[in-house]
Amino acid sequence: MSELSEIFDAGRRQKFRRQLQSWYVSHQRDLPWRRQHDPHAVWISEIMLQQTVVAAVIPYFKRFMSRFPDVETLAAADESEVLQHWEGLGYYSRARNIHKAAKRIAGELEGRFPRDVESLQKLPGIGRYTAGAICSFAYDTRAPIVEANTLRLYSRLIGLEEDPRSKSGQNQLWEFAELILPRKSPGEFNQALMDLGSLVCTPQNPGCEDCPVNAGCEAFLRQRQHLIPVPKVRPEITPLTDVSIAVFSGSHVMIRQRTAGERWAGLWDFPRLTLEEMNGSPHPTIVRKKTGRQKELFSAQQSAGVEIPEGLSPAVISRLENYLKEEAGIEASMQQLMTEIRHSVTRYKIRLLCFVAQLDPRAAKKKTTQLNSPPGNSEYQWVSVNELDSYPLSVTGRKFAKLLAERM
DNA sequence: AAGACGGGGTC
DNA sequence: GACCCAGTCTT
Repeated sequence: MSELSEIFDAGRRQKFRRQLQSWYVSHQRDLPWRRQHDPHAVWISEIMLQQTVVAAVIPYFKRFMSRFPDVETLAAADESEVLQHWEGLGYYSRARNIHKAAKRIAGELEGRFPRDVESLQKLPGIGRYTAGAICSFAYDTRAPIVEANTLRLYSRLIGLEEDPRSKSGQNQLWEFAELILPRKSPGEFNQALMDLGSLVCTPQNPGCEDCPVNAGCEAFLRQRQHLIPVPKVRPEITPLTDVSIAVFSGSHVMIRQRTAGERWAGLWDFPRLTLEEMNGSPHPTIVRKKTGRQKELFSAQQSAGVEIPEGLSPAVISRLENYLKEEAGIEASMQQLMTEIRHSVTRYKIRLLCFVAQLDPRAAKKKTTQLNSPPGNSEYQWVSVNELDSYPLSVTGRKFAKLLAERM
């Protein structure tokens, strides 16, 4: 453990800091919110940046900050509105955590934003990195950080051959992160480290020749920069076929709010189910006995120019109608396949079949009374297609909703 | 179309 | 320590 401080002795650390500083003055990037010393702004931006790149985050950050300029405003808002401002960024538990944490700061902590790493880490959604980022960027305290860019940079600097995500690897990286941090302007120094990591010490083909600190880099000295750090093992991708159904009753469509514990908790969605988990096995047997209404369904699909997916048999159609009956308690007829959306998330490759169905006329009469019932009365709600704009939906839900709006 | 990539939570 | 989270960008 103490070897690190011997290899990177005081002299080597000083030299490293000088080299990094002189590089940084000419390569500084403009991330204004990190220099404003506003913990709220630093916090929100750091959480947003966990999921995507700076350019994609900026419009979201601006919108979020103008609506929720401080913790009190955020804490006072409805979760649904917070989710709305997060729509499209994905990984919505982060938005829910931000809201929970804001409520705790405004409530239990009486509006006092925590100022140290330990207290910050007690808040939901704030781990060691985010706590360190808030402390060093907003308060300019000497808090170390390790995230994707610095993980790669530090691993190479110390020549870490073992998995940087393991317990032992993490310990060494955090130890180094603290060791290298100067007393003076640690926030700016952390920023410089992250920038060096993302601009020079890149995952593929790192710019070692132009690196300001290559003389002090163990990986470069041993020409091991292409082997360090060892890549993360990615889980196997599971192909899925999902179905999403827009059930219409006149001009209204049925949606429900996803409940806590479900994925997309708090967001709204059309009835949705997983049709099959393929796991490399072939599609189920194709049954094409076309009779009565089902025959019409197939011809409607063909005239709409959408290819009938394999496995979409009359049996599947019945299964979807049964699903609507059991889950939503409605009698509806599948009408047409509107589109197929392909998307990949986490460890799934999903093919989402988007169907339009029609509430049965007889059932529709019975349902009319419920159309105007206040939200919360039932799990499902009927809304006009235009009203969908004011409900937070997942990315795929929004794509489907947009298509429905165009078709109207 | 395939591959790369994130930080935190949970069990 | 393993697994999950239900997205986007680059190649």
